Amino acid sequence: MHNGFMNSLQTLEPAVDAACCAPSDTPGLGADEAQRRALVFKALADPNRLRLLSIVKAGDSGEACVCDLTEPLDLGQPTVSHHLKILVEAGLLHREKRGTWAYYSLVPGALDRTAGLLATL
Amino acid sequence: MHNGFMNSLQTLEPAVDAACCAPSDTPGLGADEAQRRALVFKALADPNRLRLLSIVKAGDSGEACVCDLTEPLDLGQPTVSHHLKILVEAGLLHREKRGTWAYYSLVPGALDRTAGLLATL
DNA sequence: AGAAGAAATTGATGAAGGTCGATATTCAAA
DNA sequence: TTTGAATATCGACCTTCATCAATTTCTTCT
Repeated sequence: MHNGFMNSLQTLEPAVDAACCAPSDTPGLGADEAQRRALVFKALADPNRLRLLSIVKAGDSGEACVCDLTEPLDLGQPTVSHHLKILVEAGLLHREKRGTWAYYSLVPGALDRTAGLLATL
Repeated sequence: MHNGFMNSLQTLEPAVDAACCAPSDTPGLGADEAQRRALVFKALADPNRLRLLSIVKAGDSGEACVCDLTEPLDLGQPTVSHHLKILVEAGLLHREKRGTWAYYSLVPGALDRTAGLLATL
């Protein structure tokens, strides 16, 4: 089971250079590339997820566990886990389980690469 | 009628500096700022809207009318108009009506400012 | 004024998304 | 092995959203 479309940011070739083979007569982004990029922006299109990224980034150690994130957002634990999963699948967060706790940290360069997606539209 | 929350990108002060008055004890982005930024990313969270931006940007004159955008996306005219409206309200596109046609163009610097929203999380 | 064309709006419909409660899983300690 | 704690998954509910067909608005041409 499970549709496998994780790590949306991993595939980071020039991408817009897909025009090398003229896959379609459409100018600009192809439908496939557009959908891949939209996945990343979809992950950013929620206030609570933006706050999650912000808190993780602001943390002293660069990481935070779910228990640290549940309270400041005033959300239930399942909801926070759900949001974190989306951010991980988008390639923005990294998850590392140590003992009973799960520590989330920013994927190095992920935000910069996402910003790059806008420059190469 | 009509809820008035347009031009999400117009309000571009330091923003994260809203922490000057300690509105809450929450670290990172405040709930209000997060929601404002999420509006912009919501506008980018659709493949067809990304393609619209791309086509407008790639255009020789830097602008495109609805009739030019309907065909390459394989969408109906009302749907394209709907997407364009969302992009305008997000502060990414500018609309100028000349005669019967409506010409859309990128708001100068809007994409760069959006990229900046990621850097200042 | 009337007709034609381009774009926006409206209303409806089906899909996707956010949230929660309950439950399952996983690991550590006793 | 059993207990407890932290996190993930599941199922359901409600909202938001993308899309289309039909209509309206606005402008230009005759």
